[in-house]
Amino acid sequence: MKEITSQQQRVLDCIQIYLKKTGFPPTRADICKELGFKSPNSAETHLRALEKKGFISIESGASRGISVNDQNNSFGGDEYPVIGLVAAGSPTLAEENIERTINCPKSFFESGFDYFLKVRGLSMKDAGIMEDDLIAVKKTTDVKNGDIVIARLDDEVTVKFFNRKSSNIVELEPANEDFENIVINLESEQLHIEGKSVGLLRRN
Amino acid sequence: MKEITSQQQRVLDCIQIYLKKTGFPPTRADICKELGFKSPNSAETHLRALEKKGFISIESGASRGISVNDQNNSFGGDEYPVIGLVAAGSPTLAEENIERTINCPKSFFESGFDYFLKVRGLSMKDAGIMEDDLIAVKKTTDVKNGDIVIARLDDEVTVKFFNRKSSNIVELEPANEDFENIVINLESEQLHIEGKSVGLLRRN
DNA sequence: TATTATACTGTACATATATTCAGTATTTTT
DNA sequence: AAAAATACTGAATATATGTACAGTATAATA
Repeated sequence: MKEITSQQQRVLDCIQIYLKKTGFPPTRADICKELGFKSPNSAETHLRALEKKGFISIESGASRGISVNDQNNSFGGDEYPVIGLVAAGSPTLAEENIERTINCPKSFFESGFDYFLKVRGLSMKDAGIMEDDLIAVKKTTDVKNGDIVIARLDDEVTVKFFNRKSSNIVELEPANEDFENIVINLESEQLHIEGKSVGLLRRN
Repeated sequence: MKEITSQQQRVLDCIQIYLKKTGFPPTRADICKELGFKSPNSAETHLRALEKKGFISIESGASRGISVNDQNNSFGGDEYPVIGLVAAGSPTLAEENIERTINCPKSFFESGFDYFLKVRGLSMKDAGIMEDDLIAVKKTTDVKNGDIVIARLDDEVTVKFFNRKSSNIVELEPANEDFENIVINLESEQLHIEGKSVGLLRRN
């Protein structure tokens, strides 16, 4: 994605505001009216520049055929998969693991996220994570101590606090006194970090 | 809102699917193509019927000037206010109580909702409700035993389990052993139910 | 220094599109 | 039984709209 100029940003903003207000994209003339241009070609050239840079798509010949590309669209929503905590096997995005999808704005959780994980059990209840809660998971291996991580040990997937004790020792800590810490020696055991929690969704 | 016919529903679905796919509304011809009509007037009459019944709005003269009205738009999002638990006074939608808004699909929580309430304190921690969590609140006085309600006692607003003991006695029960039940005798005390929790949102 | 990108005005035109009119037929409501 | 709503086909048309062409000017890039 190339850099956007300030005028092109104004045009992109104009499109999104118009969309939000009316429900459909503006014409070249509409953009001119909003931004004070006197020639429809002013809008046209900006639109073509925005298209070239990947910010929008233009359906040739179609009136109002402008669509804001997803990664730049802070408004519209997307379908996110809900994945069950499958005891054996990783929580992959394979179709058989997807229970359903949820329509949710891309920017809903601060750092973005990739899928929802449906929680089983109460091992994190003192962290306010209850059975059937949906954790918003961002796929990453970049986790810090204190992060709530989705970890895979052999074929077991679990949600726990992450705590690196030393270069070789990692503890996975539950938030429930009925459960024990899981201590992993990375030299003898495999630990795979699937991602970390960036939020939570519960529906009563 | 009058009743929609099955054909009109097909047209409405067609509009929403087209919108989701392309980012802009269909023309009359597009609808004909999708649904197999042979005359643009078929689409036109359905659109006018949908407009008359309040399901869509049509901008006269504008090409693709169709917008799906909010209450029927299961896709697009809306701005929902986030309200702090103001110790004195009710959690109204008055501007001074709105911390910010969150863009969220209307159908995000099953029974719909009216605003987000930002939680203070840990009195409901065993129900998985932590400090700074956002409770999705539906404004209603129709609550059942076991519901998590937003209640006002004098000028104090609180989130608790609702439990009607008898026709005159209501208990508001915390989910934290460090807190006491609140017993209210409706004959001598005023209890105002602001609404009930229909979901929860947490952002790490 | 030449070239490309940005940022416009202004005119023109083919076509994409909404919209009206004329019909036909079935179902629902009054 | 009459009127209104639904559900279409088919043709015609005014206009809304994308888009090309002709210019001008400045800034950024190679």
